[in-house]
Amino acid sequence: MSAKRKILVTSALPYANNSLHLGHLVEYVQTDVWVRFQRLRGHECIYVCASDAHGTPTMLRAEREGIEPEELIAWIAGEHQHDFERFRISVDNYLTTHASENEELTSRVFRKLVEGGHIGRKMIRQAYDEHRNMFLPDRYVRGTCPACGARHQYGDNCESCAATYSPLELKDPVSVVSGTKPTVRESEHLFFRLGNFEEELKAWVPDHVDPAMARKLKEWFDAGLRDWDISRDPPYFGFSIPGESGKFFYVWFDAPIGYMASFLNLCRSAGLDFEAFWGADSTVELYHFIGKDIVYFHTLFWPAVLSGAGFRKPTGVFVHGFLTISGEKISKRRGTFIRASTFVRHLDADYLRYYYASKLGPGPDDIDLNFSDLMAKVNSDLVGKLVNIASRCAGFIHRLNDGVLARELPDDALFAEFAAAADEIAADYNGRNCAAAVRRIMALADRANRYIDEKKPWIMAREDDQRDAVVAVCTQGLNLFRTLILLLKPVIPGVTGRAEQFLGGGELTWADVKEPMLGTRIEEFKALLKRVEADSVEAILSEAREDAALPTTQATRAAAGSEAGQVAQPVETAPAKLVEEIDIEHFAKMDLRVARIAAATYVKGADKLIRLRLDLGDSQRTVFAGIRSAYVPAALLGKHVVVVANLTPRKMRFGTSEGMVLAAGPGGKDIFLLSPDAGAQPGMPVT
RNA sequence: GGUGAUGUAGCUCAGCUGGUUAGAGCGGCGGAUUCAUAACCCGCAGGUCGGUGGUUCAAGUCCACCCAUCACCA
Repeated sequence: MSAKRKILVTSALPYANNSLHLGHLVEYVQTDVWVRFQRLRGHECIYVCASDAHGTPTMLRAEREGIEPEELIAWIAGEHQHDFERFRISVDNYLTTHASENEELTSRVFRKLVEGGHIGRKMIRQAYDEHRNMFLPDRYVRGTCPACGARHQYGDNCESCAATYSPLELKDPVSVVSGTKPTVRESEHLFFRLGNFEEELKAWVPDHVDPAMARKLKEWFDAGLRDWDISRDPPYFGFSIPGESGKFFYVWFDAPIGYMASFLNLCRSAGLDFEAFWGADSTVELYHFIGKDIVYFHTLFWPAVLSGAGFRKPTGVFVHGFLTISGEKISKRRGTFIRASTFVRHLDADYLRYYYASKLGPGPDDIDLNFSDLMAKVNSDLVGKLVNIASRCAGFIHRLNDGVLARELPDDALFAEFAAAADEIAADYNGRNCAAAVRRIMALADRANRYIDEKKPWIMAREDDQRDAVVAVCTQGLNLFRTLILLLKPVIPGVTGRAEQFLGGGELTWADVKEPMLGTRIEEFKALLKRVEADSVEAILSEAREDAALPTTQATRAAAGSEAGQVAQPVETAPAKLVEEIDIEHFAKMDLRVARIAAATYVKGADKLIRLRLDLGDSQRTVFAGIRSAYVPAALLGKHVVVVANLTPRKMRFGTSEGMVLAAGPGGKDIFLLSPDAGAQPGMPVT
């Protein structure tokens, strides 16, 4: 193992106006696995985080709740911290950016930037809400896109034609806050002269940022680095800018300084040396884990600000992708806005940690969460393979040898094979390729199960003179299990904790991959992890749907975008609209019938369709239904459904569809076929 | 619209600097087994590697264009 490293790690700061959801956890799990791995290897690795408190969204949310912003952020940050604990995210300190340490450091940084000549002033024109007496951030103005005429677009870009513009260019602009038409006002703002750092950044980026991201940054370098507006006018929830009257720091200016502030706060309670970590000549490694949406802030503004203020720059910025659920963006409407707290109320956090880890690579690719996939993966890998090893060996040790392990391993070479693989797995973890690490570990678990299978201790156990051999084989099995548990310790700390208890050898450390456990007593085996039950998953999903039914104000919607939240997992929120009213005659034109599904097959070449053969009593017909994402053919056989029987047949590439079956839901996994209650017969009209 | 990333078996993903019949896990099918939380073990089936064109003795792997998805545009 290499010399002891000194590392400081941060995750992006969750915004303090809303709860954490499963999207946030991708990052915290990724960070925590890496941090726990470094600690397991014996390195000093400190992990800090905080809630991002400032900005217009928190101000407005507090107003809506009828409380002071300080109360709101204390409440939400407390919730965040609680979620961190429940997901076993091992932060050493958690703060909010409204803390005094942050005000102190933000002022210090600002003063240094002023002294260095890195701050300028400029008059700008901005949308203003006369009703609320406030300037409006881009996301708080909506109107008609000047490029394509699409209505209800945000003030910064058009979701319909992707044009970008300023809110002042929108046609028929409306303030999201008051619903009135904004005016335009001028105001003097302070700007950080990013251009002063162009050469320094160009030199810094290639060695500290992923090559793909560096290519992306080229776009900004090519366009020329522009000044960055770091001030805001009141009313604004933030820190006042020293020496200015009625000016506040823009949330994005003080947010990353929150990393330092959280650390400073820790220094004061733990007696650490702040300058040793943040001073210009610090040799400590500093890494930021962030999402791909906030790359610019962390690879341009942030290192420039640090440098200008006389601090060290990050050693690396690690970028991950977003979470999709069943291939779709997280969406309140689809019921996939799943709070961290909802998940953990029904399922062990380790399930999600393992699932994410099994999919996380070092790059900025999005990862997909699919609950049936999660269930299959966790049940098969963790319960069926990993825990199974201990479960199938422990009984023999207790029955035949009073719970005491053999004095030596029957197969040292196999144990050494695992130890050798541990080096490669360590490299995977260190390179943030958790998916690769997990793959290797599961291959070892397969190997361990195969070993037991080959030795067949349950057959040997029938002969009295084979008892020692059985104990030896099971001792081997349990030692392989022990190595596996150790290798997974960064990922599933809850399970490994229970396993350590069971093995009775104290806390596992990395050195244990080379040292088998022999001649000691193990505890009685108890289930280390229960299987994921479909009921729990269903409970989570239905709670999320209930959440979605709660009213969402426009302000929250705006904040769900990336105005200020550091972790701005995009959330889709367009509601399902009611269609135009019709009279009874129109409805009566529809011939709805009960049908029995007589046959159901996949359609080759169609990823959405299932071919249904429907029995309508006196006749049969074929219907292609776009329900493949939610149903398997076998589950449909014999089911009664409702079909639109007089729909004009539609020729498709795969044949003609003679009708349509009725289903509810937004699509994807969430398609729910309508069925009549028991008793309805095929062919019955639905009226 | 510009820029970057991604698109490989039903599902989730590996495939490093181009090189024999494209891999794994899950799911499916068949078999074996009963120590184990219906777990484990053996075997089989499944892919024109998003599309089109090109470079090359040889391309999933390089180039061009196109399509789709995600992100960013201070």
